[in-house]
Amino acid sequence: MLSERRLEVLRAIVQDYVGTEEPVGSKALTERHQLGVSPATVRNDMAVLEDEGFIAQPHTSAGRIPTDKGYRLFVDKLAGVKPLSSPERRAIQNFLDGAVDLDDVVGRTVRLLAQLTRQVAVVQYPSLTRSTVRHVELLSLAPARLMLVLITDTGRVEQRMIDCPAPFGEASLADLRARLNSRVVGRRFADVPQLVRELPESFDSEDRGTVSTVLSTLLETLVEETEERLMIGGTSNLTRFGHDFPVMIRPVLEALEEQVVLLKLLGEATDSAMTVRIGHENAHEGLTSTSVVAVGYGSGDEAVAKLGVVGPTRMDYPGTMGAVRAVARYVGQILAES
Amino acid sequence: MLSERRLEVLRAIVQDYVGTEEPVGSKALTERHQLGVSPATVRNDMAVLEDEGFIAQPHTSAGRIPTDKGYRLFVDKLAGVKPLSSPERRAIQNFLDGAVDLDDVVGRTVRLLAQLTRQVAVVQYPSLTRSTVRHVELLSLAPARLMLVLITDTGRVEQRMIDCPAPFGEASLADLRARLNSRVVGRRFADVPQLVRELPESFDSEDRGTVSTVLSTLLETLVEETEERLMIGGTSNLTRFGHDFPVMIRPVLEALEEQVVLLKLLGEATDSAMTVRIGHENAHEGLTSTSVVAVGYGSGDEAVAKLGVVGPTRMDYPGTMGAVRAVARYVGQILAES
DNA sequence: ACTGGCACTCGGACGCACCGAGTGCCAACA
DNA sequence: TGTTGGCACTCGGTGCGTCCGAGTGCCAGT
Repeated sequence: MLSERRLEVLRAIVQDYVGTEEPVGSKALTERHQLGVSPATVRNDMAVLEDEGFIAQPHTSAGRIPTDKGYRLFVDKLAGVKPLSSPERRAIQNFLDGAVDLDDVVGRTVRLLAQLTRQVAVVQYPSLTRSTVRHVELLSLAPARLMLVLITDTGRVEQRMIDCPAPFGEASLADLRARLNSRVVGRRFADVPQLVRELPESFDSEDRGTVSTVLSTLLETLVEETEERLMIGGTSNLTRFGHDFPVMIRPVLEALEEQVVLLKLLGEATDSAMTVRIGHENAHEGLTSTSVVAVGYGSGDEAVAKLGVVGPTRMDYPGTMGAVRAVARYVGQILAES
Repeated sequence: MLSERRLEVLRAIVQDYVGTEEPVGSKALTERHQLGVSPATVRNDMAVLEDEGFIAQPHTSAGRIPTDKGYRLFVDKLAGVKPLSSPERRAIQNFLDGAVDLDDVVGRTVRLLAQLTRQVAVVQYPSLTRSTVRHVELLSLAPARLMLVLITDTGRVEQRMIDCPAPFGEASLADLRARLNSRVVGRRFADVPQLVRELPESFDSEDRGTVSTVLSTLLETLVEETEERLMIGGTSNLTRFGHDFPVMIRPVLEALEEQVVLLKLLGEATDSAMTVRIGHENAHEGLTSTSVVAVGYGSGDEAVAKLGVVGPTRMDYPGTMGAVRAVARYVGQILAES
């Protein structure tokens, strides 16, 4: 039931407010946009928009600012995704291409995203369970000491020390390594538990204990929620927030330091499409005045992890979404190549 | 030459200022410390301390605050290192003991240190070049694709993808792996370059190119300055700084995001003893109103990396130094055990 | 349905006076 | 010589009253 023009007014308010960070009034609006109507008309429209809950007045005699609901409408109906300029695209590619290993890829991605959006960037490492096994290595470091190394197709490498219940011969080790790999290489980590279930039974009783220990360590490593890692960056961009600092950024910094919170935040994003969570849509209360733009990325069609940015609700949604989408694509490519 | 009592006055000023965050006057000083003299006398002493540059007045009619020089004297002569309480010690041990791999150790250490000192914590990963080789693994992922995995005695694991100039047989691979390990295991990474120099010459000409490629990748991984990694945490503690926020923490957050800056900062610390850099003693200009307390840690007697905290010059030096030292010791133990 | 006009609101900026913590100096004292 | 109490002075912070103007809601007119 909002007329076309009213939507136009809302769009104008969002754009102006994002630009100036100040409440926008009817007069300023008509001056800066070609709405074809007078300030009085705009005032009427604003009154309606306010009734509907899309905008609000911080003070009786001030201009309007968008509410979370207003931003939501803006993102859903009024804004596109702004594609990056081609120099930007080239810069991304150059920057990511130099990466030498997965840590490097993730680190560069975080910095890139933070710089591009001028906001806080969050990048999740490719999930183990959603990746496929490239190789499982077992190294003997001491007679009863093994190191387990898992390598995914996305380049992620996890290692665990294992203390064996009994010494484990070099022959048994080679045997276990070979059998393990023949079963799991190329499979998804999520399927590994089933694939190795009866493996211990085929070993001599003296080795069985060690094999079980190895396998249980392997399975522990794959527990979802635990195996997730992430990297954040660009926190200094928080200082651009508002002038009412401390109270604003303290909870955000605190939330960002809790991996659990961040993982949940990213987890809420749908796998495929880009997800935008605005203000109070975020469950965590430290983040009620921030928005999260996140999207999955992967080496193939399936997402192996997510990345995104956290910024004030008053952000440039089209631009941010464009940057996030573009970076996710390039990272996917890089991973596929490695 | 400052008399004993003047030093006592300085100590009192530092302690009070650190506690209250407010300039301290002569009256308040005599009330809160048993100096045995009247405010008037303290005023005279303060005038001298100010002449000597140890304290300063923010405004003509305000109390005094310590200068960097004042803190320096305090740290060098007046303050000890406050040992942790035994519950604290136990908490540290419990917290660190659950770590499952090196990333986990470093991550927990950062959180621990941040929580203990209520400041920003920085922990460097054990340097490759200063560690010894536990194992070098070469995996064949595709006919002309290898993965190189380096494992240190501190638990650090680095991996690199290698595209070979020519296919590399399984036999040659096993050969190279064996020869490589027999030369370098147990040696310091810093010595590896010499130890592998003439290795390619002992291979068939068809494999020589690949071997060289592997070795040069290995050496690249060991380049100092590049191989250093670190983790930071506790940035939300910055919000406790002062009330003149934005201007204060912006440059600090920016500095913290530049690994180079941080590495240089830690690098300036002496290896063995604890180093305290106060305010302008830090070269980086974003950090001129912060202090850095850092110390080396290692699995043996030798430091393999450094850790420390960054906080306002107005910090609790004895407590901070105590926490940093204690954490460094425990981390060293943990690494030695793994 | 839109527009111009008008009275009203209220937050922010400005000016001013006051208060009090803190200082420096000095004369007196041990 | 070092310490002390007394005293005049400084100056940042706070509270208060005023003023200004952007912005609003409403209404009558087109």
